[in-house]
Amino acid sequence: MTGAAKSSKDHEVNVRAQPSIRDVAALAGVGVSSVSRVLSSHPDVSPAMRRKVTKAVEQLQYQPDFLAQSLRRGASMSVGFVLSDIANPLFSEIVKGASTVLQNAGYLTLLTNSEGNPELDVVNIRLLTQRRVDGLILSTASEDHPATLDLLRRIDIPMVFLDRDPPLGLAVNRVVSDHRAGMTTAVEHLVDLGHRRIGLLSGRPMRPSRERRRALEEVFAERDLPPTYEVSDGDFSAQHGAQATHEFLSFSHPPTAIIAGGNQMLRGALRAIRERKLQIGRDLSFVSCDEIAIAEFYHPPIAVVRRDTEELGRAAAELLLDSLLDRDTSPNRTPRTEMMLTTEFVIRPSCAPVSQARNSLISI
Amino acid sequence: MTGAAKSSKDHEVNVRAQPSIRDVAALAGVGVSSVSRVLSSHPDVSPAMRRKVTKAVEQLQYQPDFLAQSLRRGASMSVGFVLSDIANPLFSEIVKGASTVLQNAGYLTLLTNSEGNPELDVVNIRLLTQRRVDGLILSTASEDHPATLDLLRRIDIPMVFLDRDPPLGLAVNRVVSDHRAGMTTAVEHLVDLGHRRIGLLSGRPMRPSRERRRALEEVFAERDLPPTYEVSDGDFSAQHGAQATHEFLSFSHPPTAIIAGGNQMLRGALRAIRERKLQIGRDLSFVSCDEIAIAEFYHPPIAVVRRDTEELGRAAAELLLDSLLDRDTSPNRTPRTEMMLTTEFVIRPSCAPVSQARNSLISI
DNA sequence: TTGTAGGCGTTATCAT
DNA sequence: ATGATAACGCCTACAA
Repeated sequence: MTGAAKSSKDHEVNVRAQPSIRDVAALAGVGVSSVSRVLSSHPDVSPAMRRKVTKAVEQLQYQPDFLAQSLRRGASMSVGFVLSDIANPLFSEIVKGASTVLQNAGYLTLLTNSEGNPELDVVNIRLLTQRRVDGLILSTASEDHPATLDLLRRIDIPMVFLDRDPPLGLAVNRVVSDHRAGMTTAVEHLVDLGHRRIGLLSGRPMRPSRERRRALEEVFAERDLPPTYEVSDGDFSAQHGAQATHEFLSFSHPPTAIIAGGNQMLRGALRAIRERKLQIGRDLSFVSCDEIAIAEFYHPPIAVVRRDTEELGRAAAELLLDSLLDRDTSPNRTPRTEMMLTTEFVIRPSCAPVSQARNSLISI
Repeated sequence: MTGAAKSSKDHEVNVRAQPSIRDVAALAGVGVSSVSRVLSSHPDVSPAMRRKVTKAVEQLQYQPDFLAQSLRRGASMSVGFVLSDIANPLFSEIVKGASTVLQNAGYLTLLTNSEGNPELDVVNIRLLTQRRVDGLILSTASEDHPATLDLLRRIDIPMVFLDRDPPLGLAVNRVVSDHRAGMTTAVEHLVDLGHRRIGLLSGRPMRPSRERRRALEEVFAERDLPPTYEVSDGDFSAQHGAQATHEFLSFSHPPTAIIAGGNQMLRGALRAIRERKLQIGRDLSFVSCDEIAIAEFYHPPIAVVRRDTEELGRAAAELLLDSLLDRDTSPNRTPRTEMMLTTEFVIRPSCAPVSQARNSLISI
């Protein structure tokens, strides 16, 4: 159409912001495949070729387009991390551990947040698979949301569950914390101090909550004590922590010790306790889960069931990387792999011997 | 080669895990462009066509490949978020605010963490641009790392800085907190209570630290007070907080009030104060920055300069979305836009009148 | 309204 | 060792 037709099959000079591999090839006066070979350090390239290409690459500040690479290679070098509460310090530490490991392996972490809403889990998982993530780390808002399970069953990429026991009916990689061990020690400590009425602020019915509850029940059962504990199910929010604590403390025989199953519930509980002008360690014993600054600096310091959260993230990432690698080498299914990380009870002055006087005083 | 050659140009049935648009077209007995049109809700499609395509899509559970879409469209519908400390609760709240807004606009947030290392910023920014992110939100580890600035100057996508004053020499979008306002109120409060020797635990030389320091200096200057404050520069770590606090408290005339410019430094300071068996509100007044659970529940509660961190993230995301949209409509440069969000000083019992007796007692 | 074909930027196959 | 070329999966002129 225009008078100035370009000569046959020459590569027209690129005016885009980003130079393409063809610009490099043109500048270096070589074929595009040679450029590709140099950049992916293919064995069969002459030193001369390498020099020419490298020079052109530097001159143009060329960077390969990851999108195009991913499309062609069929691997996006990214993993999706499905999170239920991104703002929770606990999770951000887990994310840190995982993303560091993944980044070192050349993977980018794609984070999604479902704010405790199982429906959003579904949306997010779909989003991530559409973006062709190579693998998935899952800390879902629910363990047994049918839509989530359906979707996951259909997805054919490696995945690792984080502290979840999904009833998937298929082999699945999991990294879990041994909540039960730490909680058992904690409950035994409380019982040794004379506590019989213990209130557990529990979250949604998922693995961590279940394991903690089970620890509580088992200690009482093993010691042939009547089940004078109370468990308050709900979500993991501060609001539930506060409301349930108020409920506990308005019993005619209120708990003499309260256990918070997470740092949000801890905050709620502390608020409720402050409103009632009670003092932890004197009027009430207290244990929380997961180390957090408040626990250490509260007056008195609050005993916690501690675990290494960054390690949890690292472990999940490493397990996923294993699956990713296995998949490349042998396309047959990776056998189910599971990892359990330890927890540890840290005794602090928030746990005190139950005072019968004080105890009955409250209960009136 | 094999005897069973397939007929001319038929689309061979796909055995991959994910069906492609051609599988849908084949199943529906239509052209691929029709499928594309239906899925992108193009106006010119007959109801009959829509029905056929929709049915095939559902039958195959087809989901378009985002990678291919991005490559073709030249937009990845993702933004990079360059973070210096992903594990800090402050940042995770900001991330939450931003990623929620972005997700609602169809964008995915790609997070990178540089752990306070400016070199990693460079690596991460390069990584993100290679992945063809459409925009960038930057909370870099350093404000004036030359390599970072060089790189950013070459990048031609919309970006928003978060609480940073980069000497870029070019128009740039910024969202900042008005640290100075809150800090001014805080310092005035301390001065009104009689404090003259105030120690500021400052972080790396970036906008937040600078603004806080400036507030401190200005209050003293305005009241014609001699500059009897102390500023300890360092990083934002708990370790620096602890070490600097120890240093302050070992002066022959130690500060009667300490201000921590961040929650990590706060933790370090509290540790140092505990080691010295001092009590905040009695032996020493204290102010911290950014609301965090310890501040609220410490005994006594700690006054803070508060800001809405989620809003900060939301604002950054919205500013970026504006730029992204502007860019689509008019390719001419977006004019520099800046937003300042308020801060607020929350008085708490950690600030008490300076007791001359106690004061001189410490200073001995 | 619908279908065909070319190309986004790569990589891998196949000749040379 | 190197270069041309066909995909990867999608969108969008353009033609019908």
